[in-house]
Amino acid sequence: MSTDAARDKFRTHLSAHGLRVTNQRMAIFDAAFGQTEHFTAEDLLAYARAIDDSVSRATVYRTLPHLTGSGVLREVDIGKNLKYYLPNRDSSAQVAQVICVDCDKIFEISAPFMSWYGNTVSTKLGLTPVTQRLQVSASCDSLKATGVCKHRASA
Amino acid sequence: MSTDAARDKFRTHLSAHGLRVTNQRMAIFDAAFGQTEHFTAEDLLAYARAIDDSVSRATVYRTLPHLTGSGVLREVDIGKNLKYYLPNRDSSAQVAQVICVDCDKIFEISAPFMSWYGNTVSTKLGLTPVTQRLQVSASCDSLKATGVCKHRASA
DNA sequence: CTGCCTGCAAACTCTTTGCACGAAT
DNA sequence: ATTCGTGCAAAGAGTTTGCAGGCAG
Repeated sequence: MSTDAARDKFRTHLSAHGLRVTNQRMAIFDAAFGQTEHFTAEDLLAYARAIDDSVSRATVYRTLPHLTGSGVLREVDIGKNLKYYLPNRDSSAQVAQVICVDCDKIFEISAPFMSWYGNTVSTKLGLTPVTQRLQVSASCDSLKATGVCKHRASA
Repeated sequence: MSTDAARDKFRTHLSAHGLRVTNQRMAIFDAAFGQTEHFTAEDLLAYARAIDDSVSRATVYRTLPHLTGSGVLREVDIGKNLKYYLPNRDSSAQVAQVICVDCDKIFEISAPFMSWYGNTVSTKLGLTPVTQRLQVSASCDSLKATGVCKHRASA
């Protein structure tokens, strides 16, 4: 999904829900969708302020649900009392996360058959799958061997 | 794993790490291992106080890492800024969680081939798997059909 | 003009920590 | 006796919310 298409998608989502298209919300969108790595709410505040310095922490937190709700951002919870976000450029793909326990870097890998579980669930428990998460925490081989974690790049 | 075996395992873990076997720690162990459903740290405080009312919140939080570290308890993070715990009666099984988004009940289902991902990770990224999580959020069919979520039981 | 949106700061939830007392070895 | 463990309360991190003024529609 291109940035322009995503921006339209977000704008449409806002309008459709009777929400206004404000400068702050669009600055937050631009800041978020411009990222290539996972980021936190606090990171996003800094990015958005670089575009529009009137953006406040509260507005970032109030806008994030609209960004995820419109499918423009994906929320990634890796069990650290801290949520991460990522532009949802390819919304159809089933992905899993691999988290390096040494450098905290998050990798995304494809997880093609994850939906098999959804089907199992629906038949066995009388539930309809909504979302699925598959995550692997792993330690860095190169760190153990050479003392340097070669995955460490962004953070 | 029987309760007695688990209690020994916990005691051994404490001793092996130069930690003392105190009344409070054992009360917390008994309270935790006696549960059949998922519980939070706050729940555990209440359960433990029913056994030994001198147990404090701080001690519960300080003891939980030892309970999970010894393999007696499993920590389950379902992305709610709140950690859940469960007695680890069958530590060898790979399990996934199914969380009902309507009643918040957590089901555990077996996930036999989850380790396949671990192998994929190690070869592709130069990482060694430490832990894996697979979770499915799902909505309740009976709630939608009859207005009552028949899964709602404990919490 | 109207009412949603905003920034600010305080409140909130869950968890961690400093301190002096108390108990296990 | 030592040393670690404990309860208490305050601090901490991340997030949410009440309020008075501001801007989109």
